[in-house]
Amino acid sequence: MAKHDPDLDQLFQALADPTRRAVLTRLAEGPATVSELARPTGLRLPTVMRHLSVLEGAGLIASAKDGRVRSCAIVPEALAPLRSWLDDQRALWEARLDRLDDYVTKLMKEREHGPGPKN
Amino acid sequence: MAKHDPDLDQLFQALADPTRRAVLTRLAEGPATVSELARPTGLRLPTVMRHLSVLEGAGLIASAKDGRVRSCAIVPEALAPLRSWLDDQRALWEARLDRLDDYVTKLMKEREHGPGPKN
DNA sequence: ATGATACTTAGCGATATGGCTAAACATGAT
DNA sequence: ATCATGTTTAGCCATATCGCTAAGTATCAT
Repeated sequence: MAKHDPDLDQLFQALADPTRRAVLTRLAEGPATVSELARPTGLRLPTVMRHLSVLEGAGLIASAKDGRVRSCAIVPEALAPLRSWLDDQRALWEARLDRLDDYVTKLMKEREHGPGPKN
Repeated sequence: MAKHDPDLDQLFQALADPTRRAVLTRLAEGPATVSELARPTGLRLPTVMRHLSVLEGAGLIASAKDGRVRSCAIVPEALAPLRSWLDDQRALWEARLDRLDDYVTKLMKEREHGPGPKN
């Protein structure tokens, strides 16, 4: 079980950080250098470098060095696996939606009566 | 900058783990108890418990205790924020690609006449 | 060749994550 | 009451993550 899908792992992991999502959004406007990406974050360069290499490791961005400047750009097709995972899940979830709906409703009702566990 | 969106943070973070994704996929088939969810993972109960509370914290599942058994179910609308983030990004990324396309086209045309810009 | 610029690497500290065991509850069955 | 069952809590260990500073490398400008 637990088919390890390192691709999805890395994608989700990379996107779990707000700084990294902000970088992606910034890069959607066009390529930028490391410093340009760092400035609006308020973080130090090495820290941003780390974020960038996580993004690059996940395949979300590509970068190349020109002289002493590295410029980074989005890899547009990188979100595809994520999108198809989402689509797959939605398909599965919706297949059971009717039953789940009833069930959740029942859960909520139960929760209103019995005080759940002491949490 | 970096508007922290804890909602997305938690969602992406929760989905970054293969065990947790497997649990979700399992739950798409219908509700299950903690033990039932634990069995196929090969992990110990407390470990699975932790995964479940991460999923519940992210709003991806709901659970309620009936007697000594806790059953868990998917929360179907939970993926919505993720889906809309993805859609937003895709829109931005595609807009960028269009502009890039135009830009390249423009470069080509200019090049036919005079020497292009310095880079 | 000197210095400024733009990254890059190395390494530290605090906290988070993901696994475990052992022990505690809580409920259902006898 | 006792015991089995199903979950939960507490706490440990190893590793990963995210921030930093300090020092290194490479390139460009003078």
